Amino acid sequence: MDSKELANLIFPDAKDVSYYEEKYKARELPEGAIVTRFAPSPTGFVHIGGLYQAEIARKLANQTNGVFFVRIEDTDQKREIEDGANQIIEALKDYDLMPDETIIDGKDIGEYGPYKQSLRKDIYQAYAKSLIEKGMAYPCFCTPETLNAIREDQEKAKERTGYYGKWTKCRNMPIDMAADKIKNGESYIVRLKSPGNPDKKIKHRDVIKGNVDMPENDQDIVIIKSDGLPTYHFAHAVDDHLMGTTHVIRGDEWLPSVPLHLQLFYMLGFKAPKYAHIAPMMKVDGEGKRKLSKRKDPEAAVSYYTEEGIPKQAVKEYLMNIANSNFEIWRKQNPDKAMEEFDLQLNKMGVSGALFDMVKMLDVSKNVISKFSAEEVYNESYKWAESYDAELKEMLEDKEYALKVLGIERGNVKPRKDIAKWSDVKDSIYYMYDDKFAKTENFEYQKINDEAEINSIVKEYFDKYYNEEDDKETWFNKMKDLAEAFGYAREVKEFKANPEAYKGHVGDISTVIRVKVTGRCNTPDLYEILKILGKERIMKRV
RNA sequence: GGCCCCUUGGUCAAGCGGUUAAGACGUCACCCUCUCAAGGUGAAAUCAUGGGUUCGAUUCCCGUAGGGGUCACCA
Repeated sequence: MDSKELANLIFPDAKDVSYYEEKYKARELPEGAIVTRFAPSPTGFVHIGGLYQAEIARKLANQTNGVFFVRIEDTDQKREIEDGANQIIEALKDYDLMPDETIIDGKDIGEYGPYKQSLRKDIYQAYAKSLIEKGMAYPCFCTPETLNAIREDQEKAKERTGYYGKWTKCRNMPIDMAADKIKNGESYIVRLKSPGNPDKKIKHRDVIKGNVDMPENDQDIVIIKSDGLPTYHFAHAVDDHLMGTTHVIRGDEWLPSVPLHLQLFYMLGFKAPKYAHIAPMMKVDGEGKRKLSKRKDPEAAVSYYTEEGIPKQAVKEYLMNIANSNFEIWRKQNPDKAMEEFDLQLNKMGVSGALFDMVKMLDVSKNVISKFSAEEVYNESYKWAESYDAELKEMLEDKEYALKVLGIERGNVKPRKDIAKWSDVKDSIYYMYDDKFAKTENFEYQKINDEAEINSIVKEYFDKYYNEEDDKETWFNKMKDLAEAFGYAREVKEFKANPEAYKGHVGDISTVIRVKVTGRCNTPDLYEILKILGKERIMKRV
């Protein structure tokens, strides 16, 4: 028996690879177009790092008139959860990162599908078969026990662990013996017959990491598992070749397997793509730092930002900032341009992992929200409240009123920047609602604390000074008049210049009114607040 | 442990042989201001370490230390 017959024995039904080479034609794209992809496992968890990669991939494809596709990597069926794939697509859609090609509800969109690896079994097997025919791959009958035994021997001998060279048991098995075992129904997997020499180095130029020299791969890694599905490595080579990927953008935990992947591409006769290995986002952990962890860090989940009410634009801008720190400078110079106009460059990305900075994320978010109109703030916070805060939702039901409240100091040249996330909204507006205000306890006055003084200031103000019709200037002049009448300076400056002459200044007086009416000593513009509340409601509060 | 990568203020970072070592977040101070959020001005704060190379090293080379990643029939 020869290797061709062995291949036929193992994969009797597999087509010749020429079938697939013919079926999936090279893409016709403009010069320089980047074809890239996001290739998640359908585990039902979308990691912020995944969103980061997808954002970068989507942007690069956009910038070059290329293609961005999503391929579901479900070759490990133990980890798959139901509907996991759709959840990922949903998340991408939420963030305006829809792929040009993918699979949705089991339906392929695009010409290079299926976009789900478990549906491509026949393709992988065809290529595995071709490798076996050429003597570049072989069946391996080693059990987990013998693999463990090999490992122990290697550790004892202080040698590299793995299935390679002299440690292999099945690599040089006579073809007839292998065929007999298969015919006897022994279980097996398919391994690559690696031609690599670890004493030689391969040169790899990573788009992000730069030049990296690594020893050649000599591990006879498994390419087809006992369930007939490929391992990641093999699927990666086959899929990214057939799907015409030009740039593989992935986490840098893959960097060590580049020699293997290059070898695979070479052995299969494929042109290797360019690789861009992205540094992970880190988090402080005790003394050191580590990757943001799905298990330990709530902020690792994309859903966290939705729950907190951080707008998607903010999350994307923060991420873009980590990707290219000059984005920040660009944003400052182009405050009103869409992110899409920024030119992202892979080679400007940092090579080592950055600490994820939630404080900075919120600062970005605060600025993003400050550019929203009252209408947008209303819509977004209402949408958020529908899912996460019934009380806020109820408050916002009266849209006309809510728009007035949310519109305070908004839309002008120096907009208010006190909301970083939708979950902040309730706390910043509750006192504009009578039933919420009624529950306010602990009115904290600042400088003026004497109850009699407070009461007479309030009474005097609303009896003799306050007039709903006043414009802002008149209104404030009256506040000054009131201050003067009680022995407080009309201007803060006057007071500071001559503190002995006054009990305080106009700010102290207005604070009394502010606290009395809102229950808080810090609020946005008092004039606007009074105007929105209206005299009738104000009088009920004082 | 082997292999690979990394190391500029508290954080993100610019820098690419000669700079007062940008900028942003955070912190602090002051200014503005009816309070707050902003905004303005300013301050403190960084080249891990030891050797080279060089007239000159944050920048180039080597060592050390520290950090990270990876070594599956998981991706």
